[in-house]
Amino acid sequence: MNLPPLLQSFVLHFGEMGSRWGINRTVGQIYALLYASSKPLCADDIVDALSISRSNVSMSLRELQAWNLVILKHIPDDRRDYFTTPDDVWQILRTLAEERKKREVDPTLSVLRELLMQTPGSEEERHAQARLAEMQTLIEQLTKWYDDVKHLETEQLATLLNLGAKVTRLLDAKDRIVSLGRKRTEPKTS
Amino acid sequence: MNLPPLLQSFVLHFGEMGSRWGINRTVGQIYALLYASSKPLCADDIVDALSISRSNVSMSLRELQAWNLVILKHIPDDRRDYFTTPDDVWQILRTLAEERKKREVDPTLSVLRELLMQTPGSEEERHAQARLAEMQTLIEQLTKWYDDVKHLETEQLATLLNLGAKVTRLLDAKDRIVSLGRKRTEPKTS
DNA sequence: CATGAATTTCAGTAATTTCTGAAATTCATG
DNA sequence: CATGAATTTCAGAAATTACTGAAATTCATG
Repeated sequence: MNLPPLLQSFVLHFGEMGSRWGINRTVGQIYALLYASSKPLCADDIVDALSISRSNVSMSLRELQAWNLVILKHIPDDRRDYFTTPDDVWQILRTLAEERKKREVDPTLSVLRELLMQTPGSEEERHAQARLAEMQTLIEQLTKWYDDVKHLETEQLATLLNLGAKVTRLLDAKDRIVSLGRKRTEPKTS
Repeated sequence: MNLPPLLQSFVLHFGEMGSRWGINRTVGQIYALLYASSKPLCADDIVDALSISRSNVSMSLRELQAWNLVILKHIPDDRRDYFTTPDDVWQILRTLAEERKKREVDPTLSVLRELLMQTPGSEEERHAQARLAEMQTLIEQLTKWYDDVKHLETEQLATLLNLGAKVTRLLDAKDRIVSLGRKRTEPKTS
């Protein structure tokens, strides 16, 4: 590995973290390298930087493309593909969330739905279904929230984050104000 | 594997998903089994249900305990440990979030902090630092939100989720109302 | 403090995943 | 449509991770 020490530490750390996810070490390292580099890199740049085989780079880039985590650039009069990451870290986060949902949450939801269609053949199965239903409800609430929030612009997202738990207090405040305005004419809304 | 078919499908799916995370197949299966079972199971119950070796069960349960994902129960006049999961799925989610933060986010933040202390030795390093700083800012915003929200009771959490993106609209509404009340006497607050 | 049921540890093996180099493919260019 | 630079594929090797059975340990009980 042939990199400035700061970059090398970053790349190695991401390699480690990568294997703690489903992503493998090399893929994590390549991503970190692309993320922190000031310009797009081609496959051979990566080979040189990380000292891994050309074919490994090829497969790992393919993987990163499948995750939509990487942007393809071209340089005039150069046939090779050059790769970068999006500039906006929030956009990266959105993509990550979307892809992980697709790979982890959606399949689980569809298994849960399928199993909840079945007629339980025993008391044990009946109980299991009740538990699966609880899990399904939780996941559906979370994905509903996610679908709602994922379209927000970066700035609105930041607002929402900064608000955090204060939202519940804010909600109370608004209820009070609104019900004052209504002068107790209507029953409470959902 | 010796289980009612519904339970078996669930357990197998969780095994698959497990390996897509950092968690291994067996650990995922055991967790699913404990989650869906109507009563606590001891190690030998798990051996029978999943057809894996006693020692593997022992190590996997140890792993689940390290993740705080499992509750230990005892049965009178029985020396063996029995295991379950919490009843409340929200509590499970909280624990998962906490543990993943501890293992994935915190170490990354500390690496970022350390690398941002260093004096860049080149233009390339200077650029890398700028990128790491962006990542650090993002992660810190997210963890600040998380720290804020993690204490919420299940019901409040549900309220917050149901609100979703509407929060930003709500915020606008509140601002309007409040500034009306103030009758344009004060400059805007943060 | 000896017994033995229950559990854990651990060295070796099995299974899986990752990585490589060689061969095959792609595709712009003359 | 031949050439060759660039890339991809893929079978096997290397590395890592998961699993097992045997031995060691733990600990309530007599």
